[in-house]
Amino acid sequence: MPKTKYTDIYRDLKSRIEAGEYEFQELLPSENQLIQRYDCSRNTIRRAVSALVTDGYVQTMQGKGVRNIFQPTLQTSFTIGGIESFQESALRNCQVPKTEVLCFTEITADTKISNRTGFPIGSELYYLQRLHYLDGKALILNHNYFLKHVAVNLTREIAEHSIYEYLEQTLHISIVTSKRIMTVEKMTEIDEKYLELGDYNCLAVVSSQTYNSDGIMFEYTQSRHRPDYFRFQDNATRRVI
Amino acid sequence: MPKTKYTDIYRDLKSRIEAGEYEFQELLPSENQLIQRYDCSRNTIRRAVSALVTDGYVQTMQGKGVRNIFQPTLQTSFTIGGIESFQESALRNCQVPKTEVLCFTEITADTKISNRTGFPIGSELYYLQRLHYLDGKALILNHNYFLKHVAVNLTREIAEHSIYEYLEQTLHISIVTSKRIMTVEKMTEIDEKYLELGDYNCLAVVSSQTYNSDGIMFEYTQSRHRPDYFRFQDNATRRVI
DNA sequence: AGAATCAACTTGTTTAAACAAATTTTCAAT
DNA sequence: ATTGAAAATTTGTTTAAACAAGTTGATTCT
Repeated sequence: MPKTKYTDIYRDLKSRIEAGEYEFQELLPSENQLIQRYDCSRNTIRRAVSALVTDGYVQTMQGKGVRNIFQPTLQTSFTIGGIESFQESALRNCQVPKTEVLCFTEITADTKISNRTGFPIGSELYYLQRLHYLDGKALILNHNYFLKHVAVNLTREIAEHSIYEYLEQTLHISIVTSKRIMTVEKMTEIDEKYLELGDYNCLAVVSSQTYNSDGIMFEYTQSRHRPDYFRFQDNATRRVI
Repeated sequence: MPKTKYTDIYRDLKSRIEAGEYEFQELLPSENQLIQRYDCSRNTIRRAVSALVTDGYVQTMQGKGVRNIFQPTLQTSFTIGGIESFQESALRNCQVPKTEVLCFTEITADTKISNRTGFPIGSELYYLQRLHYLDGKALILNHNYFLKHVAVNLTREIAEHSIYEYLEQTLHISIVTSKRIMTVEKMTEIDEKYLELGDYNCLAVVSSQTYNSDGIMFEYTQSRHRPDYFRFQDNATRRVI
């Protein structure tokens, strides 16, 4: 779905970098050269390049040019930044995913749940527990809370496959923003029961609130990761405060 | 240092949001209104707003407007995304920082170090171990590797205070990009010795490669965090791949 | 009353142009 | 050969304008 010009250019440049067309530390063609190559305005080029900057692929230097700082060995990991479903990231890494639904219920948010999730008291919710396998190993235990009036008619069968696919392709909900917090927590009995933790006594926990395109938070999820398989990549840039 | 117009606008809008000028879920003034308020072009407004989007403060909706999704309780944490020194984040959260230098040496990268850090074999490096205290508690054990010919004349005294302040204000090195990987690792003897881990047997580990404005990776750092005080915030947006 | 249409908003994309700021190259003078 | 100034080239900021696309509200028609 190449809808916009700058996305096309972004993708083309990205794949060229990944293919090794430019050496590590080599400068990319200048903006003027790229304008000619892609037959577009300078703004469009700059927009594509700035997306590569936030990906950590390149670095711009005023007066000098745009330097390739992509290193293939580092970039291949389970998670790279953005919002991605378990299915998507598994497939991207050519792994075999499986999901087991441990629990599927409907609840109403009380004070305790409201404090934990951020949903208002009295919200009607789906609550699920799901176990995610990769190549046969149980890696992630998920606690999902969905607003019932947004994720309408969610079923156990859908939850076994891909909830995100259902939300996006059937309900046409577009997911936009997700606020995440990563912490390390002691294991619980339920963690111990389902995840093979070996002699680790804690897990990597990612709590996230997800918003749809109406600006409504419709999902709260706590993902509890087996620590030896957890890996989160990030690209930070020095920004003005 | 308000150098650019869009930074000024960004900061002003941000502080207005933080001050509660707009209700949660309320729409901000439209672009046209903001153009009049700040006497600038539409592009400049859009640039400021898009910075707020990446901060997770607002969400834009085509045809509708820009919605405030800032929640004060969530935003106050030890780390929010960007590149920040220990000193900076401590001060931002009004805490009393202290740094103890456990080890300060000069080394040459062999195969093992090169593989771990990403520096070429033979690189001349400063290697330090530092213990960071907050309000009297030892929270972070840092292993720092700096390229000697970039972080010239680094001393134990500087390392006790703030290396980043030295790099930026004395050497005028501007830090631009940092590639980070977060994992959970078993504790080592040295972790156990310096950090009060209680009955946790693992830590949150953040490994980072930092680049200067010449595109040279000049720092590799492994930060080992006491798990009960580790917290990493992030804002993900669904982006085109 | 209900439906359809249109107008008036909103944000999203793209182009063009001008100037600023930093770096590199060129070239002339010493 | 070295220095130094000027020119050319690079990215960074800002403005202006036009059109696209989505939403809302009013108006009109049935």
